[in-house]
Amino acid sequence: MNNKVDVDQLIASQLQTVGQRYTNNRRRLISILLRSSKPLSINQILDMDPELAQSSAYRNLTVLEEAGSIARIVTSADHARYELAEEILEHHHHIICSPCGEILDFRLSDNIEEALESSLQEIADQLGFTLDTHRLDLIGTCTLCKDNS
Amino acid sequence: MNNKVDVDQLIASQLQTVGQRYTNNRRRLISILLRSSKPLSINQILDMDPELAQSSAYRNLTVLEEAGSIARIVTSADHARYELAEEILEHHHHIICSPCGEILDFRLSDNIEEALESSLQEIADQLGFTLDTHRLDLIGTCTLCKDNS
DNA sequence: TGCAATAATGAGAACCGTTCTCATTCTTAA
DNA sequence: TTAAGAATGAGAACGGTTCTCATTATTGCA
Repeated sequence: MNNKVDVDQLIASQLQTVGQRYTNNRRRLISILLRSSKPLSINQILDMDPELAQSSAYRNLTVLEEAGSIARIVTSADHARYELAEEILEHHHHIICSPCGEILDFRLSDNIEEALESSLQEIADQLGFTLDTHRLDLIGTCTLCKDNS
Repeated sequence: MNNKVDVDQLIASQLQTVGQRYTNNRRRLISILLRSSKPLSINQILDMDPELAQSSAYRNLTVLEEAGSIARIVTSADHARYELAEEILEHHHHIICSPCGEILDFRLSDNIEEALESSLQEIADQLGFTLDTHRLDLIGTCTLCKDNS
């Protein structure tokens, strides 16, 4: 799923399913997210492609999120961040630097992830919830911010 | 730590540490959170005590958060939610209904929690992060929202 | 107790990330 | 080629939260 052609095809079909086109602007957003190894804020996205209009970027990020192609990550930082959906990036978690808002991805070992997931499913069943997904975030301070304090 | 007197003493000292007073308005906020079994939005808090002014409530929730007495939970729902800090409630996680934004607390079994934590510490070390805490959220749909759809 | 000095309060204004509006441009399908 | 519908982008509007500032309450000190 790290082949650009496959990703494009998947996103095209995801968009089609919700009655949306895979337009040039949406391709540019996907291309930026594909090139990044971490979730990006709207400003980081606009900096990487100054031709993008802010309002269109927001609208298209919302469309892509509704199509299930990207995920919006909301933290207490001022801006939301966006990354490709787990269907593309594979299931993973986030480590968040609270001083600067920077987010990195990480994965748990398979056995921990599996033990966790079956435990979570059990809990959701008990509470009568239908589970869509889970998210696990580490909150701390990155090396850079530690040095600057 | 579910004894109201102990909680009050802890919070008084937490506030004192950051140079803040345990005023009447702050006591009222804590009292509301103590009476709730789940995180509350600002509107739920104001509904439970209509004497509270919105601007003061926001300010005092921020003060209490800075003192480490309460935690603010930010999700993609429109309002943030607040609950007593883990020092008071004990470590726990959240199950979030994405249609309605409602949040319930839950706890993992000790052995899963411990395995998870040591795994997370290892990851943070590898990435050069100093870890403050972690959060684990289940995202899904509660019984009520399921029935109404 | 009385009296500054300082902190907290609350009504409303301001802020700012995000969403909406609408006139224009682009795509699509026949 | 053209008409209908979708996407675009500049700027206005929205709304949750934070800030301002005049007023009120509290504290420390004589």
